[in-house]
Amino acid sequence: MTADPVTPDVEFVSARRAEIVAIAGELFATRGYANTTVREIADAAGILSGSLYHHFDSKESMIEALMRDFLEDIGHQYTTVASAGTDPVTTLRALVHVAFGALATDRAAVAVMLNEYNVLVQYPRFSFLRDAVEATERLWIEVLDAGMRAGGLRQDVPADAVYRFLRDAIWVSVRWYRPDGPQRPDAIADDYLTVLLGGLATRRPTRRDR
Amino acid sequence: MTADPVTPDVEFVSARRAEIVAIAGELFATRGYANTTVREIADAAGILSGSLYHHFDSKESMIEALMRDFLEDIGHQYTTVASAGTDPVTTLRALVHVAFGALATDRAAVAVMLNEYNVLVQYPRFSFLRDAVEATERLWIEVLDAGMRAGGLRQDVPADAVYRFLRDAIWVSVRWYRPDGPQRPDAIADDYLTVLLGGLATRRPTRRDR
DNA sequence: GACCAACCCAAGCGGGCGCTAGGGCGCGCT
DNA sequence: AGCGCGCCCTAGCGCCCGCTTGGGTTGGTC
Repeated sequence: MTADPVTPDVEFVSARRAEIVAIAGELFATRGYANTTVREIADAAGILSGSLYHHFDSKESMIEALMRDFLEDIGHQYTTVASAGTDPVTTLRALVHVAFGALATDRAAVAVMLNEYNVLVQYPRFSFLRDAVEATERLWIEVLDAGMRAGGLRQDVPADAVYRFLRDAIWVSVRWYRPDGPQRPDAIADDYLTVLLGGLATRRPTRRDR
Repeated sequence: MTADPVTPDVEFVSARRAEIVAIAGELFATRGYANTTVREIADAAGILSGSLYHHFDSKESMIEALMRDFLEDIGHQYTTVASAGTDPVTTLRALVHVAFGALATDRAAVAVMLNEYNVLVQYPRFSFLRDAVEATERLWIEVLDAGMRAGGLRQDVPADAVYRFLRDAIWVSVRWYRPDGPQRPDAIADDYLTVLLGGLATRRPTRRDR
């Protein structure tokens, strides 16, 4: 992807291109990136496969555009929440709600990120995925650490282990989340936070667990 | 796959075949099923691609063998644990330990199951994956329900939602689990259970936990 | 009304894919 | 000694993949 000399940062693209990115994203999410052919994408967009290359220079550019847009969007939301100055537990709750909210607004992108990350990140072109993931990790762990220091969160499990636990369970829920299902993302987030913060047991285990 | 008329149930295969299944599984796990070519598998096995077809009739047969072996193995472990007659919370803890234990013994199969399930299950040939998943789901939920009835587990969050949280966070940990890392699977399972059962929040100042 | 840029089509190229056909080699058995 | 069989090789087929090339059509602009 060559940089645009006129608008080097803000990457303006046509509405049609954004449309195709969304269409391709849906296909990538359901049948996987490698299993999706450019002809299938073109079919879904109502054009021929060759015409895709008026908008993109390669199939990789499509998934790259999908990932960049998504990561930029959710990155902004995270930093907004984290810099709100609320107490750590409140901030954590807000972060969880942002993450589950992405299930509704960017379902395809979340699924693709979850399914293809490990493969894509092996190629230099997609190293920006790792950058975004690591930045997110630092942001969450900082909140968790603050919560542990302030006393709102337990301190006997390392913050990075808790973070992985959180992240995994949230993102993987894209596998069973249905936009037309009974539960709104916020309701799922609340259920999740109930178990996460309160614990599954009715009372704290009296015997030592380890 | 044609059934063997002599041993219709117990599917005996050569040691070489099992070896190749393991090799292919490692490749499927790291770079994805669709991104792995039969030539790469053959290379890793030290033979030529055509020679693979002495052992398998297709590339699909390889991943099918990998999945069948794994699901059969862990299915046995689950039913053994569930029918041990222990109290629900103890049974739940044992189930979690079995699942994390699979990270060490069948890392590749777990990763492939996690990454390729959604795509594979769309084809009739791999409907056995759905069967196994649903059977596992019933088994876990039964334990959770028993725990809720007995009073050991909280009842204000539906069992199936709790199960999904559990399952997802456990299996996805294959993404960051490293067999040569500092933590053994049992230690990870204990950390996990601590957060899961006890909750992340500090409730009524825990004087005896410090 | 000439022009341009944005889109799209028609046709197909080169390459890598999964898979096949037929033959060679060595080990264990009788 | 002779044979069968498990295992692998040599050589390559046919298909579908991502992508290219050159040209046609349309709507907005001056």
